Amino acid sequence: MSHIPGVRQAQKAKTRQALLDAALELLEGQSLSSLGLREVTRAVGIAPTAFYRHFRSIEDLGVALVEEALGSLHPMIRTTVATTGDGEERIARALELIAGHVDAYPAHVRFIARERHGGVRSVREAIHGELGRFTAEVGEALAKDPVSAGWSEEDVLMLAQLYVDLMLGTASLFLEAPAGEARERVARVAARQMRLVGIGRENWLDRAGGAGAADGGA
Amino acid sequence: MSHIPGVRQAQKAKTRQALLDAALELLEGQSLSSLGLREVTRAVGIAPTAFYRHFRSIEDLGVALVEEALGSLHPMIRTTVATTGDGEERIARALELIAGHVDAYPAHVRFIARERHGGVRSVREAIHGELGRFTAEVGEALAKDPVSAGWSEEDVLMLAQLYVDLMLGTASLFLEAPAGEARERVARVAARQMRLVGIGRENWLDRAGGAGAADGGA
DNA sequence: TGTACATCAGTGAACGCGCGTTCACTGATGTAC
DNA sequence: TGTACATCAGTGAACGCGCGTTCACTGATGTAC
Repeated sequence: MSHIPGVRQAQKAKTRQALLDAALELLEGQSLSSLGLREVTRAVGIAPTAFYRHFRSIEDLGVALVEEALGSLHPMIRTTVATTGDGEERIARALELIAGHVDAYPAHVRFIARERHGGVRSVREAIHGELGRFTAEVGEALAKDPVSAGWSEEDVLMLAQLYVDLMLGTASLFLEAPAGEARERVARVAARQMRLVGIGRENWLDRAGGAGAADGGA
Repeated sequence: MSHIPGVRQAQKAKTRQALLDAALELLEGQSLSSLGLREVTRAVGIAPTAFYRHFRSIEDLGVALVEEALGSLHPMIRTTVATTGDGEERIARALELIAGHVDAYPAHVRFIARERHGGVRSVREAIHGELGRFTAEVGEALAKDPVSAGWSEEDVLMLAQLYVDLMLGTASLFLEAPAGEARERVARVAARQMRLVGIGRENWLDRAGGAGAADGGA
């Protein structure tokens, strides 16, 4: 019982997690680029200098937060794309999953929405990288659907990007509409947007041509 | 010549503008919530205390920046929605306008993208309010198009929101892809997304029913 | 036009405060024998 | 199992620095007569 080799290691992990949790909470009302090291350690109840045992800087902690926040998003997206049923059922189910995720991890959602275009380059890049992987995964799921027969890989990815942006945008709007009528309104609009994109998807090949669609670059 | 009643007033306006310009430039590498009053006055070359002759706080300056940044966006969106021609032409023209705007006012675009979900509530709310007005305006333009015959007002607005989000997202991507091949790639993807949304729009009534469409709330 | 007074954008000293980072340290946990 | 030494997460004092805000001020611009 007393011989587990990791008492010290476990305590360290616990403190590290406390730092991440405290930072996430403090970030509700500010951006990462103004979060202070002393502010975070004060919230945890340790000396400022102990921070350096876990992270080199607040920026470094921010990158760790990206992994944590998007790690929790990953299974949610997996479940969403794995949902079966017709279009309407899938849309309703996806919106329930998004709303549930926002309620379960509001600080994670806020952090990603805020820092995706935020002032800290390395964090922005970490988010961008992770979202790229999500988009690729959504794209793979979309490609398996018979509706995508004849689609170029590029077109599948542009559709995946559209869906990922829509999900993120909706999650962000849910944040500010915690419950009740306001949330219903957000859900209704999001459902219709997904429906419209779905209709565009179904009619894509009729209009945009086959594997080598027309170009319209700027 | 020497009797214009506003020499003092003109000088004040000039200093105020210098403060806005300096802040915008300093915000390239950080968020508003970490921008310092002394940092801004130092960049302008005036005493820190002079700041208070123009703004009550950095937050206040941020709200003024929202008006300036979205004020410059307004005519651009007006022109975009007023463009004539078929779908492909309109998409290409819209993307040219967006790219041109990003090149002309990169700091404005960055500011809006960053602070739209940023850490300063009043600024976030100011952006949200302005974007709501844009969306309404785009909605009015869309409603005039024969394609929108039979659409409910709610549906027109949800489509307008989709377009506004797409434009903003594309502008933000253009920022990080200043020119050349990278920008071409962003433009290609954005053009296809607009095309897909357009196809969804044209087929909306066939699938979603008439004025009282089906519901799919979460 | 000239004079006397009012306004007010910008100054500069001063303040108390919290910041990030350094350093030598302590004492519980881990390891070798 | 017991002992002697190594590791290292967390401490606490100290540092120099830039911050936002106050205050009484200066001197050019504006106004009244």
